[in-house]
Amino acid sequence: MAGIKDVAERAGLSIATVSRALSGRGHVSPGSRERARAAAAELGFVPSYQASSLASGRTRNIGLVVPTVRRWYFASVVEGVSAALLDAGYDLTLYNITEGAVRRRSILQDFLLRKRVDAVIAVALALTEDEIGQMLAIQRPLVGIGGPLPGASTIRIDDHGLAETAVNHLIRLGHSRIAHLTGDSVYEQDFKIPRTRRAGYEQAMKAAGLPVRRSWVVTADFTTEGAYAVARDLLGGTAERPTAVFAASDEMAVGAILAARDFGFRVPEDLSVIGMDGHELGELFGLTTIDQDPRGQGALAVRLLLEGLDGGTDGAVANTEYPTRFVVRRSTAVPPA
Amino acid sequence: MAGIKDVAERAGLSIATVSRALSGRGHVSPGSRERARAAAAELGFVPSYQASSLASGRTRNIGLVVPTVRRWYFASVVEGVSAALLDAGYDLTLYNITEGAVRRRSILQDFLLRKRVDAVIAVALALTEDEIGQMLAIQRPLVGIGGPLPGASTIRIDDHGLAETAVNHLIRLGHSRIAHLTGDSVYEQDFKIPRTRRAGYEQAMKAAGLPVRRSWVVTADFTTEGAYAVARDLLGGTAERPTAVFAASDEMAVGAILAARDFGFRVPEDLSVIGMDGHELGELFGLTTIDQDPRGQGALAVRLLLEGLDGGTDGAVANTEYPTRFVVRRSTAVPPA
DNA sequence: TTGAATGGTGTAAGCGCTTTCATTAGTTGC
DNA sequence: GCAACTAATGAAAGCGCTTACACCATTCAA
Repeated sequence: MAGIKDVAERAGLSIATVSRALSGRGHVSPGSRERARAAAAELGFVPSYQASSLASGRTRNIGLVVPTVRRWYFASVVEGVSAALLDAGYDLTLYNITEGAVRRRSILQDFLLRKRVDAVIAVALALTEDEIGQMLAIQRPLVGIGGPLPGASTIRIDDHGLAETAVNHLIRLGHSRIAHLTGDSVYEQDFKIPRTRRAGYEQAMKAAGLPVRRSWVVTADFTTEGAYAVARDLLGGTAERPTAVFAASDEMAVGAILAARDFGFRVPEDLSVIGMDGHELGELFGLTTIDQDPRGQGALAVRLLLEGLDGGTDGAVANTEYPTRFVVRRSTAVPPA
Repeated sequence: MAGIKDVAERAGLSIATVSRALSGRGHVSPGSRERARAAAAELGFVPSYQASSLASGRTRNIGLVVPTVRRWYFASVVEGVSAALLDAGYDLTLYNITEGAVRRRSILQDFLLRKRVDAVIAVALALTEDEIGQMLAIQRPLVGIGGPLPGASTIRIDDHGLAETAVNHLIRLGHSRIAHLTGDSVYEQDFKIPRTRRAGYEQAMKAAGLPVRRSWVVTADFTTEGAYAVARDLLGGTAERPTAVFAASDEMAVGAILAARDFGFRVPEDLSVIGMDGHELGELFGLTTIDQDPRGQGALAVRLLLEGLDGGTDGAVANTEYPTRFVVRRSTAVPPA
């Protein structure tokens, strides 16, 4: 494996000049630069990350913490982040902390703190004050996507307001019996979004003078199959049925639509369904939803981070609200007579 | 940020002893070990990855290369790999090379070769001989999941044989008009699995003396919505319809089921559908499938890799066939009379 | 013309660890 | 009792880069 020393010898330059030529920092004459490049190419030289990180303090590596990659939203954010980082020549270290608290502590402490990353992106993660403090103390930029992160920069959508918008859409169509499909407690732990959307739902209902029935606020695990199961209970019982469902994610909305179909309910004639996210599958089901472009959010997070890293203007905590699109399709209509 | 030197001072030991105590390598008296640990804990010392990597040559970091994280199969592998690595105290660097060839070259060359990772796991990626050569030349273990990787260890399922099994299941039920939903050319590039499954389909058809109609072998992008669109064409035309569909993935099988439902075809009475993968959603649709547990495959890949890394028995190329389960549910039955 | 920038280069001092080697103390075998 | 080990430790030499500093050669403003 060729080292920078070999390149320097071959190019007839000092190690320092080669380093400057290849990294673009400092002054190097065009001729030297060319010779350094040529020598590096001939030898197949690629600088060692650990050596250059150790010497410079920059790792060109970003940590991405997600609760899972198996939900559309998270996978999309990961792809957005990944593509943006690749373009910028950064690596991505993925921390998938599905399994809860124990693992999570060790990740934050052992991994993120080990100076292995230049910055951290945390997706929909409710960190404790302590944890945020640790992150900030270490002088690494931290940006949160889709969740509050006091003290750090965030990119988020107005979950509360958008939930209200969704519910108001149903109310304006004439619905009053509106159920809500939200996340369950397992998710709540790391992940405050369902709670916020639910609050928006309740607020919109109350504002319209509509009752929030406990039995119409049902929880699932954010999967289609989980939502399907609870939607069957919701729609199949003998109790009074809702005429509309606001699901906290498109994947759950699809579960609700499938459950409705199973009972012979037509969507939207017998039941309106509205989701949230912008899942590609929504098109197939004609799902009315709020598109939040998580891929774009991931890309934006990277852009903000790298700007701060390169520009040195870190510490500038910014809370960016990411634009969303309200997509009206065929799954919402006036309630049955 | 406390360094090992601070720990050494506090513990009244030399740097060398602290390093040995904390890493577990070499001989250290129980007393010294305890003092080192205590001092490290008090100072919140965490060793620098780059420094220890540079000095030791070990990075405790594994590279994972996937074509996407937005398909269930890949996301599941990622979770399996991630969990296993976290348990082992390794980091995971994710290379999501969705965008094709250009990006891919730069990843392989600039990233993987930069000694940043101890080993690489490539999922369903058809690397060229050159690329594999580069990887092996660098003396880093390489394991492939779900695809051939000549010269490297692999974990795979018998895609060809399992496709035959799936088709034979349909044939034994009495089907002769069997369509196949496979991946399209965009995917084929990186990713040979669809081709292999298709070959298995054709082989089973031929073995049973059944014709393989070109118009019944349709391609989609491996998504549910993509499969739905082509399945509509397949089922909605005026041409003779198949009585069964073998989809190369569960996500596509679900698309086929939804398309069938749209036309009022019942599954399985009017159309049998069989998938492949073991997606959780399959249960909801009563989908007959072949469960290949990608999460487990990811975990196994890590185990094999770490064994080789720790044991030093690298170079041992092993081709492991991962066990699968044939799951018969409600989506397959005898063809309509 | 002179002092101050600025450009281009090399020397060498680290970055924060791991590990070899040397040294001393403690064990064991016969 | 002495050679031959093993255990425990520290000093110091790197690992392969980056960069502060020093130096000389230009260029430029005044």
